[in-house]
Amino acid sequence: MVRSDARENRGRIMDAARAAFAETGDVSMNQIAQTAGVGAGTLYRHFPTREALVLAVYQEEVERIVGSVTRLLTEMAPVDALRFWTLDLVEAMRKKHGLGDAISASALHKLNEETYDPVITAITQLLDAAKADGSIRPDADPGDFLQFTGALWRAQADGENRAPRMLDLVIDGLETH
Amino acid sequence: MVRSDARENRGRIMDAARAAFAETGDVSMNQIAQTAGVGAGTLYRHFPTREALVLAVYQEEVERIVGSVTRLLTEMAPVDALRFWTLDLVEAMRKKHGLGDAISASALHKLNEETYDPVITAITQLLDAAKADGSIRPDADPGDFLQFTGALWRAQADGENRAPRMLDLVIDGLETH
DNA sequence: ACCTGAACACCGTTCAAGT
DNA sequence: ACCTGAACACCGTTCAAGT
Repeated sequence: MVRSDARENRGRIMDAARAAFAETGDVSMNQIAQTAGVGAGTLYRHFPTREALVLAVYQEEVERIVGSVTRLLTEMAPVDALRFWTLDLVEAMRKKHGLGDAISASALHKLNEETYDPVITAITQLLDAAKADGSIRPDADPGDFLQFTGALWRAQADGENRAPRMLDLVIDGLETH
Repeated sequence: MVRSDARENRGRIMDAARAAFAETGDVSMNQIAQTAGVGAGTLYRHFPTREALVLAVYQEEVERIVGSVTRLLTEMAPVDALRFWTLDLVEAMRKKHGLGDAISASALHKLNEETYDPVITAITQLLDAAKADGSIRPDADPGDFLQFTGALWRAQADGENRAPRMLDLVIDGLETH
């Protein structure tokens, strides 16, 4: 039986952590607890370790992204859904790599492992819709696509963001036109 | 002008760090300083940061391995040199991944980046010798070879080490026989 | 059943004092 | 020119006391 204040605190901690990890990730546990407005012990009651907190935040993010596929496909044409969805994913990848110094190498590895399968499933779903639709070549491979987009998160240097343009290039190559 | 005690201390620090990082890597800077028999300040005079020390140790290791190629090629047949050398490299990879939790994700990334070129050069040198010798197929690719061996460092579970056997398999596939 | 926050052991790093 | 090691600010994590 979870008390309501416990669930509320968990939410506040997740919010604070999400905001904290958004760009750099070099934020201490005590800082996150303070921002969330809870004691350090509460933070550790919910997430027994720093790594657990980081993992929880990014698993939630991946779930959100992966879960949005079905809705996107009802709202727009498959190719547009693919484009929109991928930019969302690329942004999440950028955040993940922004963790950089603050996350241990093995924690990052675990993150990648637990993230791979659901992401591939989502890409497959999007590509299949676009193939059924006839807008994308039937031989387009989800793994290849992920590999390509994996390079896009770097493409956000000074000033403007080249990721959308590069993504257009990739998608254009996959289209039957 | 480097004082002789400074050079001696540097060597002692490197020795201590090499031993410390050999398996796990969760050793504090103060511990390393103590093992090396120097004050903490001396450690930081030589390596301004933890990351700098880790990098130095593994760059030295890579240099040693890469530098051994020429000598190996004069001492044994090219294919044997390739086999011997690769096992040495695999062992170094295992150590690197053993750092696991103790090294930051970005430091590990930097390590991989600074290590890639010299390693590929060494592999090329070995493969070229074995190709000239006629023992290995002329179309063998250094990048592919590195990719293959990159999987071998995991193959050292409980008891015995399967890496040599797996490597034999790879090399056998490359031989002209 | 859950929360608070002072406290703990330890970390990477610095710097005054020495030779 | 270099070394020592006590000290600093801070870290992740724990736990007695509260409600």
